[in-house]
Amino acid sequence: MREGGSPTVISKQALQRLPYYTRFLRGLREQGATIVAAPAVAAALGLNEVQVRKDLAAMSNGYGKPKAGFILDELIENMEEALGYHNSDDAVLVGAGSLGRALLGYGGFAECGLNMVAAFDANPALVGSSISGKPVFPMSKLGDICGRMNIHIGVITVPACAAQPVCDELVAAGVLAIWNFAPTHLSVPANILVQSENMAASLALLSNHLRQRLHEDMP
Amino acid sequence: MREGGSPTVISKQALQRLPYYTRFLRGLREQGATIVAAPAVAAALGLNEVQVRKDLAAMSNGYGKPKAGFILDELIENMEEALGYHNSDDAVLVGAGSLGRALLGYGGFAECGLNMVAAFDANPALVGSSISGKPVFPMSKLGDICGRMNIHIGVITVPACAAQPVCDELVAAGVLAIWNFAPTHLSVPANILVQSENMAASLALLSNHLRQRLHEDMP
DNA sequence: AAGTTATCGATATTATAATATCGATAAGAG
DNA sequence: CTCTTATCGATATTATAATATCGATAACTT
Repeated sequence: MREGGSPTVISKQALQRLPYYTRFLRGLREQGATIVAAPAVAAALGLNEVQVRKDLAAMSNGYGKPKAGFILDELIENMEEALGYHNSDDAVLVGAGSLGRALLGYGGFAECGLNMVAAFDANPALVGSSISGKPVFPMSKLGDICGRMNIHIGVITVPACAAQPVCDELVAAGVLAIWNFAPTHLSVPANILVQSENMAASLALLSNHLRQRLHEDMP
Repeated sequence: MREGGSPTVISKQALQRLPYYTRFLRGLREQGATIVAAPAVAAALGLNEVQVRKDLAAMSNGYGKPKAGFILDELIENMEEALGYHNSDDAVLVGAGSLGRALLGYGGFAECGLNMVAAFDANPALVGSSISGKPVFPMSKLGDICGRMNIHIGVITVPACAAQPVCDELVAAGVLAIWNFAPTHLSVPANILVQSENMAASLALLSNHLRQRLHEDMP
């Protein structure tokens, strides 16, 4: 933020820390705090003090004050703005399987600025029903509905083998950002963003850690 | 891998690429291929050629052959080993809400070496039932069951406000690695790994990208 | 058999992010 | 009012990962 209102380029990594800061700072505010220092945040979230200070400074309108810290309200406001929590984006979900249904039913996305308006599925048995209040349409309607509703975000929760064709359809329908839960790589044009939710990759880290821990005990 | 059988330290990032390689290479093998070159993989997955070559080299027993590539079977075997797909780890899940149920019902974890054996929930109405064949126990049984079954992985799918206490209980019960789906930071002892599934962080990237795309069209 | 070429391994370079250091400054104590 | 101290901003350093470059080598072509 800072003065003029906009740039202060924020790094990808920092952007991903913002939700944690936001959550923690809101908690502080509820307890009546109005100012917060970087070291306190760092300790609470298990981060490096300098890193936190830089992140907070980037989200502060003016400057932090020595011996005191940063203004809470400013930080929270600017973080929410940077995270897009203020202007909510409409999205569609493709693949109303168990994971898709869970995501449709999760209320937490609303406060993150994501509003799922509809689902699509290839299974005729699901079409016409509604899940957590969201209507399920046939795949054939995807282009039409996305176009008319001006949808820019697509969520993919279909099996891996179906993911690429679905992705292509979403792109053709005008979607600019894709949240992919299928365990596969998706090829898209250069200006489209794919954010893959890497469950298998996460598991890889867990399993690897576990093996190392169990081995060091008895080598 | 390479000769002796073990080390070749693999970086965190590379480890997270392995599932994508594995999936793609299996596909090639099904089509009858026996050898694969780094540039082909790089093109298919949208990665840098040198990066892929280094990753594959680390997963190859001997060396790749110029003009040809790497032996498929070796790569797949070593990757599955590095990913822990061969020896499956038992895990418990805490929080049988909609996301928890979706994860319990997802069959794909088995082939990633994760075996969810039971769920725990604070809601008495759920206790005693079973979800996708997995029994739901009361929280009070957590320590006992984890200890007796020698569980080392815990999956947290409770609301954010309940996550830290649940995490503490899991650690006390001997869990060494935690897969956290609650949108909050978890504090743990140094030797415990927390892998947080960052939905809010992913959304932050999506929203950010979207804003930039929409702004550059009409600045 | 000789020449061409795609790929390899190794090393060097660059990019990105995390962390350490240090003088400056404002809050609070005495 | 002066002293102490926690925190700040800025700069420098280090860590990690991605990418570029180049000679060497094995497959294929002619």
